[in-house]
Amino acid sequence: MARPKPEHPTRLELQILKLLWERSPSPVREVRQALAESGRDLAHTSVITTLNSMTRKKYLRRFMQGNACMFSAQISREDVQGGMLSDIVHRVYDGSVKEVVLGLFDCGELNAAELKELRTLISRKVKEQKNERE
Amino acid sequence: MARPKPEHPTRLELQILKLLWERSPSPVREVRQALAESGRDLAHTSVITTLNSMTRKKYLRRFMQGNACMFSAQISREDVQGGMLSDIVHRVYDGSVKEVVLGLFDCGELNAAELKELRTLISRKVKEQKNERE
DNA sequence: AGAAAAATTCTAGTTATATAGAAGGTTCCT
DNA sequence: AGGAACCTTCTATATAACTAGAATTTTTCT
Repeated sequence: MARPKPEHPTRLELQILKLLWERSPSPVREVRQALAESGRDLAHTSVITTLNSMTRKKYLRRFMQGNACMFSAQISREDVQGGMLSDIVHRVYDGSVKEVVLGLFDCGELNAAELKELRTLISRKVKEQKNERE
Repeated sequence: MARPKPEHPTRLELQILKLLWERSPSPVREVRQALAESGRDLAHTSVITTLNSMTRKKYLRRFMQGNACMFSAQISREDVQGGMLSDIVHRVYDGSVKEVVLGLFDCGELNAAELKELRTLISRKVKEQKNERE
C-alpha cells in the first residue's frame, strides 16, 4: 500500500485557505500575489495546479468568470482548525486535553492578562456545563 | 524545488516513537509486534526500513546486539509534543493561544472535573508569573 | 550436518506534495 | 492585422511517505 490520503490541508493549502477565508472568491492572480507578499513566490501555473487540486479535494469551489477561474473556500476555518487540533490532541497527546493545555503554558507565550482571560473563559464554561445539566 | 523537509515525525514515525518512549531499546521484532497489536500489521522489512529512516533523521539511535539491530528513541516525548503543538498554534491559529484553548473546549471532551482542574492549573500559573515578576 | 527460523540490506513500486515549462486560447490596444 | 498580456490545460520532475519482495546472512533446533 502507498501513503494514505491525508485528512488535513498541507502547509501550502492552509496558506491558501487562509487567504480565501479573508476574501472569497478570488482569481488566481490575486491568490498568487498574496502568497508572494507573504514570502511564497510561486509561478502562476504552480498556483493554478494547487488550486485545482484543492478543488478536487473539496477544499475549494471553482467557477469561471469570463475566461478566468474564480476560487472560494468551501471548508470553514473552524472545521479546519478544529480538525487539525483534534488530530493533535488524539494522535500526539493521546486525547489528554489537560496535557495539551499544560503544553500551551510551556509555549511561554501567555502573558498575565491572557492567563486571566483564560481563567474567566474556563469559569464561564464551568457554569455553562452546570446549566446544561439542569 | 521539490517538497521541503518535514520538521515533525509522520504518523507512522510517531506511532513508533510512542512505543520506544515506553521501552527503549527494542529490537525490530518487538516494534513490529507492538505495531501489529495496535492495528498496524506491517511486513518485517517495512518496519526495518522505517526504523532506519528514522535513525537517519536522528529520531532514533541504533546499535547492533548480536546479529540484530536495537533501536532507542533519541528525541524526547516533550520535544516532539511541544514542537507539533507549537506548529499548530502558529501555523493554524496564527499564534493565538487563547483561540487554541477555545478550540479545545469545542472538542467537547472536557468534563466538569477536568474543567475545574484546568482552572486550578491556570490559577497556579497566574501566581507563578506574579512571583517571577518580584 | 542440514533445515528451519530470524535478521538485514538492497531494490522497487505507488501515491502525494511542490513546483514549473510548453502549448494554446481570448481580449484588447495601436 | 499583429502582438502583448493574461489565462488555462497538459505534462513533467524531484522528493518524501509508505510498503514490501528478493537476496543474503546468521542462529538455532533436531
